[in-house]
Amino acid sequence: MCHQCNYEELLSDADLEATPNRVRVLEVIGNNRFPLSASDIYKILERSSTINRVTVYRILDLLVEHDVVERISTGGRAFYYGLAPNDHHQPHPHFYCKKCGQMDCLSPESLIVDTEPLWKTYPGQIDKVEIRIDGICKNCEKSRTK
Amino acid sequence: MCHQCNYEELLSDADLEATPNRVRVLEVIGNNRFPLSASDIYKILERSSTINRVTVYRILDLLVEHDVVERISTGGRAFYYGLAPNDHHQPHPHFYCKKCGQMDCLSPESLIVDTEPLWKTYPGQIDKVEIRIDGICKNCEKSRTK
DNA sequence: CAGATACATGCAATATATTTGCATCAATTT
DNA sequence: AAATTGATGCAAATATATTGCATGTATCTG
Repeated sequence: MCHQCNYEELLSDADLEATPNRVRVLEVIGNNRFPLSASDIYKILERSSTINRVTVYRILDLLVEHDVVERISTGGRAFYYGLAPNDHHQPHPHFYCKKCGQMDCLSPESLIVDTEPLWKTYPGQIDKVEIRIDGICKNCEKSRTK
Repeated sequence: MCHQCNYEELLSDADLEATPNRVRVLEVIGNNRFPLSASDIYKILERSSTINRVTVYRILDLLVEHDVVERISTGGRAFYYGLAPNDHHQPHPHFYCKKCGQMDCLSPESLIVDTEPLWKTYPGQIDKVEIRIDGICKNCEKSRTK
């Protein structure tokens, strides 16, 4: 949940017009405590008013391209989307539960990573370092022993 | 390329019968310097003798389940497969080029990561920590300026 | 203001990666 | 040799994402 972000501002800062659908998509992502799949986002948006699945995909692509939103890979088939790191959001690792498919945000300090050596030595262009922990979340562990 | 691994041994150590197809799949993965997609593996196998795409998927699932092979997510749609960490192979990060889709293995020391704090504090079950660098590889960077 | 332009959106069709159901084959046991 | 078990193949289904094209809507230009 982000109380510091003004979504229309985030859009205009990224040189994107704040169309109603873009704001809606960004709100859903920003107001959620953990990343969501395109399909999750679509379903949530449909509840308030109709929107096309393709429009959601296109807006997501656009937001990712403009670094407003971050595309996160999972241990599963679909991508998940969360707010991209910005002044109010530090980059952080995620936990993916292979049972229920839920993805959690871990605190930036939960893992100590020094990427310095890599940035210095890698010969190509580095865009992003993604760290994902895979396993089974507390909830699913519990229900398994039932 | 792995010269220390005996693939049939790897299979039997994992309680898997060393069927010809399993050995073939494992050889392709083990003999390659970087991870491959299911489709890459299928194409390589087809060159020597016929095999069904589904068989490749099923063998991959089996090998992943038995921790012989590691399933690695990319910045793209398909999974890639590499030898799972074992006595001869330390866990290490990967680099994914978003232009050509090639995935490289980075040295285990290229990034300094301390996962201790996480293992101590995370309430669920942790199976694996995956670290992926996304960007553009040297080759693609070059050809871009042409 | 009318027409032109540029995007944003929707709909249908398509692509891609993977999975499932079921039949068959091959090896092993009885 | 029959029965059992697991490995493989083939066709179809599924999940996710993308494309092409038509339509709508806002803004610009004269």
